[in-house]
Amino acid sequence: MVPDDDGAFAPTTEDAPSSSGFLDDGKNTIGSQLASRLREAIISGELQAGSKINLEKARKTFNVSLSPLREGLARLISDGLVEFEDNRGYRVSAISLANLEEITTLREEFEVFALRESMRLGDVEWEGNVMRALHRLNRTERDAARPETLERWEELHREFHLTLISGCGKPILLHFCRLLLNLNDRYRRVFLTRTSGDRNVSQEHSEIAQGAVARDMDYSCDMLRQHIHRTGTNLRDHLATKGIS
Amino acid sequence: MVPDDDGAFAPTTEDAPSSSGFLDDGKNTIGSQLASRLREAIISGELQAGSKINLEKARKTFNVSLSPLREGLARLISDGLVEFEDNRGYRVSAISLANLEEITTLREEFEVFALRESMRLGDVEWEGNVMRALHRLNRTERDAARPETLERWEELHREFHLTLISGCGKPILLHFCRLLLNLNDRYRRVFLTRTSGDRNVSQEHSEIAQGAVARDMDYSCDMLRQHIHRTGTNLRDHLATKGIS
DNA sequence: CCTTGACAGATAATCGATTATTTGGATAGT
DNA sequence: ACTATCCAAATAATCGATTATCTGTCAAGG
Repeated sequence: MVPDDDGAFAPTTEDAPSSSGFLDDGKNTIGSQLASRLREAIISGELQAGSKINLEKARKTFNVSLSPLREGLARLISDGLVEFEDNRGYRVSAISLANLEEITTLREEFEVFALRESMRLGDVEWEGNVMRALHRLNRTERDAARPETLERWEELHREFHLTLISGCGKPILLHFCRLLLNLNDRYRRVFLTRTSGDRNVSQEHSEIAQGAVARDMDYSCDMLRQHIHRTGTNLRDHLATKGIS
Repeated sequence: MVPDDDGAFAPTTEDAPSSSGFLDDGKNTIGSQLASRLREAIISGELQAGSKINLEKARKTFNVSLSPLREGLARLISDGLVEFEDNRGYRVSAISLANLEEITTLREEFEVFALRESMRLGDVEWEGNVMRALHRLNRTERDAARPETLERWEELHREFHLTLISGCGKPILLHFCRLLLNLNDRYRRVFLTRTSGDRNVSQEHSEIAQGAVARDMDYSCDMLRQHIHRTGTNLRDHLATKGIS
């Protein structure tokens, strides 16, 4: 119990907006690896929303012992993708219309706030990171026929949005936004394999990013809000189609 | 992996704004009990901010095995009170001026938004809960000489703030606010044993609550914002006094 | 004098087995 | 039929021991 250094929610392993991006590098322990694998399984829809996670089955499936399994699941709880109850075990967080709408609302509220703060506080390096993330995203094709392109695109899309707000200098806020993005991405991965025809998402991203580096707060924030809102509306329709309330 | 029911971040154990309040009832497993004990130890300052948590020592101190200890610590990570790194173990989240300022800023943003939503959506039961929480809080004395009164007051204070925003119908938002409140309470517990002389906190709470049930959005939100801001400023001064940057 | 590498002690991660709790179904009583 | 109670199987929680990893120290080499 010796005092040391570091700050709450300070950029740890996964948080550092290092040059190469946000996606975790050091998957050291079995627990960490499991967390990643489970996260992917949930976000991709492989593990059905709302389903109970049987520890014994999972243990066999992943060929690990209970301890690291619990370790991994514990992290997904922090991510909001898994829920837990004493003596009842773990289950994949359910999806619902209300949940999606809350996620959308909170993203509009907080991601936009974080963007504004980034524009206020971000330095030139932040600007550069934004432009790079934009470029990489727009250069990546999204072909519904090839799942690996979808995954790649999702990864870059996530990184773009996180980079946009990475200049805000508020680790806790970034943590919250990352969480909301996680939750949101699951809906998109499961329900939206291609963009609705009446949108030009690349252009939307460009407008947001250009506005951001130009420090045109009202414009860029408004674009981002609309971008998030449209995605929400889109997803809502798809949920309705599949009869999810 | 059988699908079932329930919603993401839906009011589970600790979330339910039931009649008796927010403070957890069912401390079933050793892991849960540990989480509570550790949380209290951290928020009260007993476990020094920034200090490393030696698993072996902790195991002996609490007289438990590793598994539930990790379980408990995992939950505190969700609460933002503990940090973790692969193969490096756990440590109590550090405190800093920047961290405090972020917490204050985000509370002003999030908690005020949640209050506005509560006023927009809350029903009569919510109003009743607010008035009850206010009454209980204002009837409880806070005597710096008797620590148990401080703890009790903190508990009721926390409950008052959570009740205020409990009508917003947004479980994830509530989760975020609870987290921020946790983090904030640690600063107050550690640095502020009594109210600064120039404030009448009871009256501030009354004004917020009265405005809330009267659905006077602008007034109530403004009062809450000021309330949070004053507390932040106050804490900042105390931190500065103790040479924390 | 500084750097590098190897060792030992400390600490974290994982495992397999054991214990506790819950759940669903069968049975007895109303 | 309906409810309550008790059992057994399923599942979660915990433990103690083992294995893997890290950290600091010290010696050899530059």
